[in-house]
Amino acid sequence: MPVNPEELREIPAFRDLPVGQVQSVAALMVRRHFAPGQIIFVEGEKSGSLWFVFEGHVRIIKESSNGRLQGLCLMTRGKCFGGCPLFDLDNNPATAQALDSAILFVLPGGAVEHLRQHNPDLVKALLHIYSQRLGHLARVSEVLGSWSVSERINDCLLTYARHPARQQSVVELTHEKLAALSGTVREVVTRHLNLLERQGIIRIESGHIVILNADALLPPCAWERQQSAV
Amino acid sequence: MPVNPEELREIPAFRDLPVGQVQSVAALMVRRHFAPGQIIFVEGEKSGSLWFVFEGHVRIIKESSNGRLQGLCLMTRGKCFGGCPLFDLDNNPATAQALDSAILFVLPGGAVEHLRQHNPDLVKALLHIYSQRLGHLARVSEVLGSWSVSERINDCLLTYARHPARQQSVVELTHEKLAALSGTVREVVTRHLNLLERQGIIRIESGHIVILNADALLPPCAWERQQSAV
DNA sequence: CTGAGGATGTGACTTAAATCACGTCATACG
DNA sequence: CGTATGACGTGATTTAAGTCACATCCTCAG
Repeated sequence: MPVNPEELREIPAFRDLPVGQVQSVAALMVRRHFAPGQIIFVEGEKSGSLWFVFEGHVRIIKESSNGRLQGLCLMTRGKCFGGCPLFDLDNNPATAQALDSAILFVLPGGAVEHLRQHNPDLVKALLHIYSQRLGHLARVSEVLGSWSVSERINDCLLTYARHPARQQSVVELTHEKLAALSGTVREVVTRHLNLLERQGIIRIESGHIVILNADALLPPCAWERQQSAV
Repeated sequence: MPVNPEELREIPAFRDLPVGQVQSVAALMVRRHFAPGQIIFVEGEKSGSLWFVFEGHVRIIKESSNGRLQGLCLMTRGKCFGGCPLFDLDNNPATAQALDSAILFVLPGGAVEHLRQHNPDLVKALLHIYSQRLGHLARVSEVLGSWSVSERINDCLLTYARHPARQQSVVELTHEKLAALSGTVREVVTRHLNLLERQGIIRIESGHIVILNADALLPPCAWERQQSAV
């Protein structure tokens, strides 16, 4: 299933590229659909393709020996993931899973290598993407290393909030998923959310959480938001 | 102070490059010395230079609001760090500090940009370095997210061991520094090391730790070693 | 309407690990 | 020599957060 160049332009990495180049990239890509819960690639695989989210949500996770899994990142429309094994890295360092019905554009590993040699602009885009990921993962490392669980949950709420109307943020994740993303367990999330509600910082409604006072969720240090990983 | 092309070839990233290219890169580099404890760059700075360790040790750390600092990585001879802000990332995501008297080769940000456009082979080397870092940071995220403190200390012992003679591994770090690298506090390191000694897994001597049974330190899941970050 | 299954609430308990508050032991240095 | 000074050892205490065990509620298919 081919990828339409007009659609491809909706991905930020390709927005500023000349039309001709976008077309040549689109010709190398494949459109793929994933069902909710479906695994896109698993940690340890060698697949070096680059994936772009056109519709839906994809989460990047690592699961460890003890069975617990740690969410690294949630990818939304326009984000890019994968591609780590492209340049001699042995294999994918994490697993990617579709959270809902998702449409992804795939740029196969071979095509990336081809573009690398023939298209310097794209290389810059690629380096940009990798740099962003490094920043994000460095941040994750800090968050995991020295923030408390409550701070991590707050951070997740802010990071994964959607903004349907102005002045209105809602989070549409189950407690279970929030727990996975913030590296804790469901019960702790439940308790902390209830605490936040009693403090008037959020409102819990059926199936979603409304953020009333985003500033109160901010960690001690102010942070520039950034998004992207693995 | 210029960099000698012969010396530059000792850095793995440049080992496989044609002599001519190594020379042109060496011409763009600067040799710099750092004293023990000296800061090379701090988190938040915009400097986009690439740093290569020629001699000595450099640690990459993040320090967070509560004052605790989390070591991400220890860079040894031949490793490369820095360069994150090169491609539109706002600033360095972590701090770099020389641990001992160190000699580094610097490739200024402008030179990297110049090489990117004129030298596709170097771009591949760059992407390789970035990929490695992504893998490493993803691993750090897992370690911090779902390993116990004892496992993290064990991991540090293995990661930062030196091998002066065959069949002999020693770690020359104070408990304090081990604590920083494994994201805990000194007392916990002390207790855990004593426990390991009682189990005959290590021997503690004045100023260093001898690893007697490396296998016993391995975490539940076997791991390929890799080294590099930010 | 009704039962099943998922998502959520909550109390009681356990535990890893941080914190506090010391004491000890080197080595360094006037 | 004595005495600083930093590195190390260790008990007692506290606390955050994970675990267990249920109760409750919502929603949706049949």
